[in-house]
Amino acid sequence: MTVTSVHDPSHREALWELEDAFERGDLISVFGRCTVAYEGRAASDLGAGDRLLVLKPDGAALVHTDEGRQPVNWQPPGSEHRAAVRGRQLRVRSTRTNPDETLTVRFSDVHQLSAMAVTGGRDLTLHGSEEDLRTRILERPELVEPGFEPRETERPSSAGPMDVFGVDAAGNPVVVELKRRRVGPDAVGQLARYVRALGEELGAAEADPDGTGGDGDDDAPFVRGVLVAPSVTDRAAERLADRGFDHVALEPTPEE
Amino acid sequence: MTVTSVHDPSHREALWELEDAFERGDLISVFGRCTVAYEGRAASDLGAGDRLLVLKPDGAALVHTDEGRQPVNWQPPGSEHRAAVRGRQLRVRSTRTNPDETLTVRFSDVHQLSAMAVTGGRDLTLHGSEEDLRTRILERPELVEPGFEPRETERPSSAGPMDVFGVDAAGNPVVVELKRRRVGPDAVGQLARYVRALGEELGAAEADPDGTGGDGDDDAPFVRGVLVAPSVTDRAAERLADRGFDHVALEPTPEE
DNA sequence: CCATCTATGTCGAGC
DNA sequence: GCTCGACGTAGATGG
Repeated sequence: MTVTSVHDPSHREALWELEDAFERGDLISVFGRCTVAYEGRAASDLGAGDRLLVLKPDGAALVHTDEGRQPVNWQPPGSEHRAAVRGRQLRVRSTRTNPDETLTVRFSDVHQLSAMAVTGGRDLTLHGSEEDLRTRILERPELVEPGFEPRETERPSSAGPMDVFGVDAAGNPVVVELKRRRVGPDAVGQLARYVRALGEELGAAEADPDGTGGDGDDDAPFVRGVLVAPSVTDRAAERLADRGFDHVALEPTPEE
Repeated sequence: MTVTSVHDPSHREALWELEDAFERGDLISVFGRCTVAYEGRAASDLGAGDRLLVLKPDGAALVHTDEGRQPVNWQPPGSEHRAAVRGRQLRVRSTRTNPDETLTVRFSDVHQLSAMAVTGGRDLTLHGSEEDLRTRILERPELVEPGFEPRETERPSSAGPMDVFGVDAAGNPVVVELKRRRVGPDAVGQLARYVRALGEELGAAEADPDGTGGDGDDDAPFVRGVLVAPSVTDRAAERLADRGFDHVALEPTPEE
C-alpha cells in the first residue's frame, strides 16, 4: 500500500513513522495538539491548539487551522525537516538558510499521522490567462478597434517589453497593455511608461492634450495607449482620461 | 476521541465520513488518487495523480501535491463543500458565488481520510512587522536622524495616509515611509506621492535640485522624504537620489 | 459591496 | 545570486 497511517500513536511511534516517511519522500499529514514557533524574516508564537501539519518531501511545511486559505505558519520549499522526542513533546522542526528561518511545531498529542508516496500528475493546464488574451487579440485584432493591426508582441523598449505593439487605422503607433482582470491605477502607470518610452524613441509627441490628433500637419507620429482589460477601477479610469489613453473592455476568454 | 479516520474506505464509506465531518464542522484531510477541475475567475484541469485534499469548516478547500507551498488548486473560505458518489468516483465539489467558482475533485481511489474537531488556539502573535518599526521610531526618533521630531502617524493626505509625519532639526516638514524589509522602486514612488501631496498642501517646493536647502530665504518650507528600510535595491537608490530623498537603514527589531 | 495596501506573501523569469 | 513583476494572489481595513 502506498499509504501508512497511525491513529493516536505514542510520540516514539510517531517519530519512527515520520523518519521513515522522510526517508521515503512521502507527503505527510499530522493532526494533533501543538504549539508553533517561527523565527526568521519575522517571528511569531502560537499557543496550544488542534492543527494540521503538512510536510512535503520538497521541504515545504504548512500548519493549518480550521480557518483560512493561508497556513497560519509555514516554511517554504527547500527547507529541511527533522523530528525528535523532547520530554513529553514530539518536536518537528523545519529549517532553511538564506534567509535563516526556523519553524518549530511541538506536539503534546498526536491524534493521527498519515504518509503517502506521491506519483505523477503535475500537468496543470490553466486557461483564461494573459496569454489567452494576447492570443485572442492577435487572432481578432478588431476586438481592440476596427482597423487595428498588431505588429509585434513583447516589443522591447527602454521601459521594458510592451505586450502588443501595432498601428491603428490612421497609421498611428499604438501600445497595447493587456490585463486579464479588473485593473487599478498601477496598470495605467505601466502603460504610460511604455508610451513615453516609445514616444521618445520615435521622437514623437507623447500626448495630445488639445485633442487635435496626431495625424495632422506634423510628421512626428502620435503614440496612442490602449489598455485592454475586463474593467478598470474608478481611479484608473481617471488616470486613463488624464493621459488620453483608451480602455477596451475585453475578457481573456469569450463569454460562455 | 476527537479524530475519526478510515484507511482505504469504499467510496460509500468515505462519503458517510465526509458528510458526518461536514456536519460536525471538522477539519478534514483526504489522501487519494484524483483529478481536479477548476472553473471560475480562470479555469484549469489537472490529470490523475496522488494528492492531499484539505477541507475546512469555513469553506476553504486546498489541493496539495508533493511540491510547493501553494496548493495546486483551491477554493477560498466561504465556499460550500458537497460530496457524492458518481459511478466509480467519489466527487467532492466546493462552490462559491461572487465570483462564481467551482472546484471539483474526483477520486478514483481514497487511500486515507481523517477528520478532526478543532478547538481554540488562534492567538498568533507576530513580531518584527511594520508596526514594530513604527513603534521603534516613535520611541527613538534619533534613529531617523538627530533632531527629528515625529508629529503624527497615519497623517492623511490627498495621496493617502503617510506612515510618519514630523519635522527635522531645521524645522522642515519630513515625510517618513516605513518598510520592514528591503524595498524596490515602488516604495520610492509611494513616498514621492506623499511628499508631493504634502508639498501642494503646504504650498511648498516639492524638491530642491540645487541642494541649497529649504531653510534659507524663502518662507515656503521644503518637504523632505525619508525612506526607512533595512536596505534598498540599486534602482530604488537611483530613484531616491533623483528625488532628493534620504534612506535610513533600520531593521524593524534591534539586532540580536 | 468596492477600493487600497500589506505580506514571513509565493512564484517564475531575466540578468 | 538578486531583482522585478504577476498572481484564480489572500487578508485586513476603511469608505
